[in-house]
Amino acid sequence: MSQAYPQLALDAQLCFPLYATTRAVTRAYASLLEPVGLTYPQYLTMLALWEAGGPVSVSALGARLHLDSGTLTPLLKRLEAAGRVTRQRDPEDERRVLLTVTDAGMALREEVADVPWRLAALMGLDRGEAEVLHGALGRLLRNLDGEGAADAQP
Amino acid sequence: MSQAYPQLALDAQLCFPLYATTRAVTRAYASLLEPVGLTYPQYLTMLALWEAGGPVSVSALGARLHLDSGTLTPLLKRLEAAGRVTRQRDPEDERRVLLTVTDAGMALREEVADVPWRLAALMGLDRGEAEVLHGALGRLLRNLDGEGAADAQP
DNA sequence: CACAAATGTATTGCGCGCAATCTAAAAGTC
DNA sequence: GACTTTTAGATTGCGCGCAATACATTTGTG
Repeated sequence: MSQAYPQLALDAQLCFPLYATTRAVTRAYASLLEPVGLTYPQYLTMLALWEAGGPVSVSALGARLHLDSGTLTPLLKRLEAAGRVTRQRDPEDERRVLLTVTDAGMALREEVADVPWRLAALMGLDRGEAEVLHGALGRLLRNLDGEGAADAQP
Repeated sequence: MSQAYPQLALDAQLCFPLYATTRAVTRAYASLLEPVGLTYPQYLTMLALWEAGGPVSVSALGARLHLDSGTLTPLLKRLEAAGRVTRQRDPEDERRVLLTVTDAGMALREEVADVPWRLAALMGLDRGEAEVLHGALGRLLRNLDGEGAADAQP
């Protein structure tokens, strides 16, 4: 009788493992990033900005990170206050705000260069398992965030 | 030159896919749970309480969900205000608070019984892929949250 | 050119997560 | 039995996420 609804068991579906594991990964990153003075979302933001290689608008950054201005604006203000990023209106289109990484922001790249390796060690997955996980997560994200996604077989 | 640090690419590691996908899954659940009046963490909490089958302490619930009192106390107060749970001090040990699901809380089980199926349809993964993902996430969680975890090969 | 619609950010409000701190009750210690 | 230590929750503070709303700047339309 303890399992009148077996499909509702916490471990029966993907939701809970995904939820709990992601928070564990976030905590692990946070412990490595704390000495550098970055939160995990701020770290991902810096990765995206470094990767872009030049000035990026808030909306372009949001598209890359799947985040909106409600989250990004205050986060970017904190990065700006910390001297890692500048925010200035685009003269070509005064609606947009262009983000540029400062020299101090670029210097952070060396400081966090070893973070991925250290995290990989903490996670303890072999390459094959990591690739399988990466592939499945990517497909899941496309299925959920992809626009139409009406069909079930890709 | 745009890739002086290839290991820092957003898609090179697991962190970003895990982060973005989890939020996409949470949004999908939220849209299904909104009519029932539950947030996604509240839904997971109800799953844990239903699964327990009887009164549970806050710390026992926290151990199951990997959450602490700082998160659970206000969440449980909201569930209590909504009439889904009661919170009362354990007479045997006045430090502990025992959580009991009300009749209204039990009734929710039927309302959300189809949520896992509907989510599975949205996620669009076949059974094999879901099992691989489930297994890898579980191993990852144990590696990160397991106590010692000194060794690299399980 | 006036004027409505669309676009890009910012703001507000709420619910997590989590570290740090606090309080009260129980368990150990002498 | 007073005293310290431990344990269980609650509280505070901060940083996300995200929906809803507001605002200013284009852009499209007549």
